[in-house]
Amino acid sequence: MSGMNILPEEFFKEDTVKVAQRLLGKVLVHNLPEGVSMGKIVETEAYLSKDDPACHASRGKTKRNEAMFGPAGMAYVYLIYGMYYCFNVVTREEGVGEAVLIRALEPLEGIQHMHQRRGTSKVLNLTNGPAKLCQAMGINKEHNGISLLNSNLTILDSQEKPRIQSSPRIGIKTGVDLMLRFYAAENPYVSASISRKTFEK
DNA sequence: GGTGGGATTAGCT
DNA sequence: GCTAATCCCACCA
Repeated sequence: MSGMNILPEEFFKEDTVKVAQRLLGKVLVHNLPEGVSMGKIVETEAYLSKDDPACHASRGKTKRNEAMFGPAGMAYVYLIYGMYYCFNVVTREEGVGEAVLIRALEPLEGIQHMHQRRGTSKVLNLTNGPAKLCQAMGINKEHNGISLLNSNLTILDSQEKPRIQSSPRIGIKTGVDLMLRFYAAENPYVSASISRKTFEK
């Protein structure tokens, strides 16, 4: 059946903005002992190596951001605010230091497990934020630096082509003028805080 | 419906 | 010491 293939390295090696846009509609899959969890990617942000002070890689390689300089298709997972994780996919050539932050998913499978891991009864609140989706999908620091090309955490291809909208990125203090956030139009699972009010009014 | 503050930790400066 | 690509809850309207 078409559309069930794992995205290959070449997909992630491209221009980071293009990858961020093309990831919308693709399916993040985590195979766990208790069962598989899957969600359709509906919101992303691009982080660039040049002229982007908001990018973790902008001040060179450190222990924290090391995975961001890895090969295309590597996972970059970091701890934020001392208690949450955010999940990125590394893009371009090894050593460049660019990535796409996955900001929201539409839950597809393993929803009962997501409820358990999140501790919420509302489906809309399972994966509509970068730290929420990590908790729902069971993604944590152990996934930092692993390959999404051949592990139990992968991204599947899909023929879906959602209508794409863009905005500034969320939660950053620098680089706010750049339109590097992308999301599927009219999808209820895009992260709550901004989307409609500020930019679609 | 909207807002303001607290939680909590590793790594940078 | 201070901050961070966030989330949640209490409180006000």
